[in-house]
Amino acid sequence: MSQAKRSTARPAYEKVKAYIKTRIASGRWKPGDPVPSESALMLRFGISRMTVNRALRELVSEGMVRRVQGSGSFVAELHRISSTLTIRDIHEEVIERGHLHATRVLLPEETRASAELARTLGLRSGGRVFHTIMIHLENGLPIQYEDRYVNPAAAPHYLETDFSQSTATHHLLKNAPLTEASYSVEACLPSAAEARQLEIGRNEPCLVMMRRTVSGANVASVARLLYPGSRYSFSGQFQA
Amino acid sequence: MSQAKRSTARPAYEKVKAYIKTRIASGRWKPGDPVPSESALMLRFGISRMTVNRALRELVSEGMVRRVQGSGSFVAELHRISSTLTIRDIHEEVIERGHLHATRVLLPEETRASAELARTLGLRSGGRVFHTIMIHLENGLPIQYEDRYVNPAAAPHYLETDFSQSTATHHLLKNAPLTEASYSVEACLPSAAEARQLEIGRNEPCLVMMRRTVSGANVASVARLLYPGSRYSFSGQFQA
DNA sequence: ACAGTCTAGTTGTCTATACAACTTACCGAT
DNA sequence: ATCGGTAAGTTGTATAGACAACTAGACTGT
Repeated sequence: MSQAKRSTARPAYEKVKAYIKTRIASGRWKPGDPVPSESALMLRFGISRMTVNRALRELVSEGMVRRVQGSGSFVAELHRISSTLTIRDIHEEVIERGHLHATRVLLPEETRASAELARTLGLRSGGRVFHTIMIHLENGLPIQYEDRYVNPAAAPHYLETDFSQSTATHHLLKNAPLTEASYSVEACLPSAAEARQLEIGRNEPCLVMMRRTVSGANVASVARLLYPGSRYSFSGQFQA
Repeated sequence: MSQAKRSTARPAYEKVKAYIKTRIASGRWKPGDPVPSESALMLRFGISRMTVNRALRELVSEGMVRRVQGSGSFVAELHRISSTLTIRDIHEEVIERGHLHATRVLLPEETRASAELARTLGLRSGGRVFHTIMIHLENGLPIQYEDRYVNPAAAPHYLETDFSQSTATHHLLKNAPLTEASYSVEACLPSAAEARQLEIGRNEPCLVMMRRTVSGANVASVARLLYPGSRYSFSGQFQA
């Protein structure tokens, strides 16, 4: 009975979504084609308009359908490949793989912002700024070189953190809730110091991610994250 | 009047969303804190429960709020930095920068799938498979080495495409609507042949993206995209 | 032939209500 | 003290109806 229930217990709006999705995925309804109107789907499924409306609204937010008030609903033209690159706390990521995470703290300091840094952090030139450098290890092997500047206005107690217990990302997410972030990923070769700390050759290519996070009115942090190409890769997936 | 209207015409569910969002963004409500219940918000805004419900459901899909049936709504713990890495047609990307895009086609061929390739494409070993290799140039400078295998079941006319006019991605998006995709990005050094085609040194690090796309029941295509680190980077942003 | 008007159809929003499913805390019986 | 039931509060889903905003085509008068 619980099984029978589970199969019929699928909400009505999910059934409508599935109906439309399969027809788009199979190519039977091509991009630009009209999707049945809300009233048509009402009749076909014998459900109320609000339920059909919810199904269609969710399909819009998933990028499968485009709607035009007064005109109709249509299969979205460019099934854009927009995959979400989820940037997570490296500690959790390592733990989730069932591995051991450790941090080697090279530098916690309070310093003065250079002109360029002040600009990207939204401070006045020469203002106080927190600076940390640490190495993250997975099962004893270095996988990330983290060089980070933090805005004291966004996280006044940043330097009091015990970074061997809690990561910088964790402290920031907890104390400076995220409102905006931007990043870029490139490939580069490590400097001599970076190669030594990551225990790799100077010829080994690395991924470098530059990340800037905003919390409320303040730029919270600017980080440069260096990953040895042989030990780390970003991956993600997209599900329609 | 149109202006006055526009300011008051903001839908009620948007007002509720804004109310909650600003309190989360400002840090007044911290991760884990409870969000007012639907009935509380009903009273506060003088609107019906369904409208409040819509606001909260949308906040969940945006990752700002977590809801537990029977218990309540809470500010999402890990304001996960899930930025969408939109993978676009490289032709459009170059054009949008106002630059010139050209393609150098090295190889269109029909071949037989190796055991491993057959496995990832979901074919039988030794089955027919399309294979193309091309170089994409931005203002005459190579920026991508594209090595792609395509499942004939998903795009039977793939090889008939004039790749100097239309990119592989474009043909596939048009003819094999996307239902699923996964990718990974790493750093590596180019092979001798790849370095020669990309007109870079063998010591120059590259970004390499492996991408696998699924259309309906078929794996449509597997691609290996190589970018010179000095000429290309992925970037994206996240907006709450 | 053209311009304006009307109308049917569509989506966007909102309401008041209802029941189901679940969680939590309290209370009483053992 | 522990167990179990109960009740209040919460979210999840669904309904029937309503009005507003907009579109596209048909129609009408010039």
